[in-house]
Amino acid sequence: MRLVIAKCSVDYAGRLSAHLPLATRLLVVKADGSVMVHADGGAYKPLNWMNPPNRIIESDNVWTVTSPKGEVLTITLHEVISDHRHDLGPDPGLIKDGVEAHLQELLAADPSTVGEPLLLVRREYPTDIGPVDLLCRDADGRAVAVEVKRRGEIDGVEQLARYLERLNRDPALRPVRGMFVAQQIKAQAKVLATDRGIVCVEVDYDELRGVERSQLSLF
Amino acid sequence: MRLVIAKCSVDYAGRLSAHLPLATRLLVVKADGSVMVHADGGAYKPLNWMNPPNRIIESDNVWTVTSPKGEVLTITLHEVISDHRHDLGPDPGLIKDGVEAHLQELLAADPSTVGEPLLLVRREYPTDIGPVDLLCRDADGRAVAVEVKRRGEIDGVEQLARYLERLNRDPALRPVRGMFVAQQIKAQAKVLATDRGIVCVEVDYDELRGVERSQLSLF
DNA sequence: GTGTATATCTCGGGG
DNA sequence: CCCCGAGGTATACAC
Repeated sequence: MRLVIAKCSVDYAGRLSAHLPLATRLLVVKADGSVMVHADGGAYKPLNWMNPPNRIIESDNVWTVTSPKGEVLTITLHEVISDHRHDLGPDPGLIKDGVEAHLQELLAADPSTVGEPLLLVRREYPTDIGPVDLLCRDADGRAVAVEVKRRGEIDGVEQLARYLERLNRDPALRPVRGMFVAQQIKAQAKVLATDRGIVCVEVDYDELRGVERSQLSLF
Repeated sequence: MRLVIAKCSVDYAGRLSAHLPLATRLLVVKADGSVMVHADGGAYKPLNWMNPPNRIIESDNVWTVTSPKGEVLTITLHEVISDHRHDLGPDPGLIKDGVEAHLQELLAADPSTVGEPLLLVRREYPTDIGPVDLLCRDADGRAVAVEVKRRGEIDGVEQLARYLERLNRDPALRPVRGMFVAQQIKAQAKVLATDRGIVCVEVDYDELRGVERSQLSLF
């Protein structure tokens, strides 16, 4: 990664045309050829940029960055204040622990929030094709497999159906009901779920979180 | 602007939760309080970031960045390789040319460039579900709703169709024709538009601008 | 503020 | 390669 602080003007011609008048800015050149031009404000979006891959030609205080798609970024350097290079090495990447996981936690803490009395048997209940989000027992003691999604779509229903097929092979569990829980469930997913005897439940995440909070505040 | 190269791990908690394992990265703190965490690749989007305004607390190799909305970014520094500050001063900002607004301006100035004589009634003609880019009258005095896009895709056709449905409820306008204008219109969009009786027109922005210039040069 | 539309959207997945 | 959908989308602008 190369970091340059420089007084420069910039021109971009590609998906549109854009011009940056002379000013002091941060130029970043990444290992993969990405180029960014940042001002000292305005959130994370650069003023100008070029996505990789690029060819970068540096000559006579002018950088010419061209992409295979025909985009051209021209940076004219009027004064270089700082110019440093660093070898950062590879990045392990981002681990997102999104709303689905949190939703699963909240439901595990109180499965009955789906609208009927349920008792949690186990979270991430294992099958040989993967873990079911929640395995519960209903008021009659029958097993209920719960699949939790942030957005309920067809593949989520398919996933739950696969688990149900497996779980129903276990005499100790059979018959197992399926319940598909999400903040929003798409119409097609509802149709498919209903067709397979799976109950759909839409839950409000914020409301659920609110309920948890108010329950906590009782103690 | 502060530029730090550091071996660090990062946690974000806010609209979702995210974690970055230990690695060497670029940290940028802008004058307005923006914070970015960049790897040495992957275009302009940071691995993590915080939009301004923020409160930044630095203590004991841990940066805690909090926003008024309750988001928290925690950067744990394990080794600081470089730490520099620069005063960039204000930025004059980007001058763009070729976005939809410009295309709309050019067409508003001379609607007949779409290929048939049109008279502009109003730009951004309001409906209760949003504004139509251009409302015109044709040679026969009939209303024509024009939707302008840089790239014509299906959702643009849908948008115009929604407007047309609304506009056709107005006895003073009915019947309203639809015209979909873009620099490039995708095949599927053309099919959908034709199916709905919407005329597609592809215009060359540079040519349009050239025409405008040549017309100006007559005076 | 809410809502709507745009963006050099970016980013990832599937065909 | 394109098409499609989601995003911590962000951003601008009208009502």
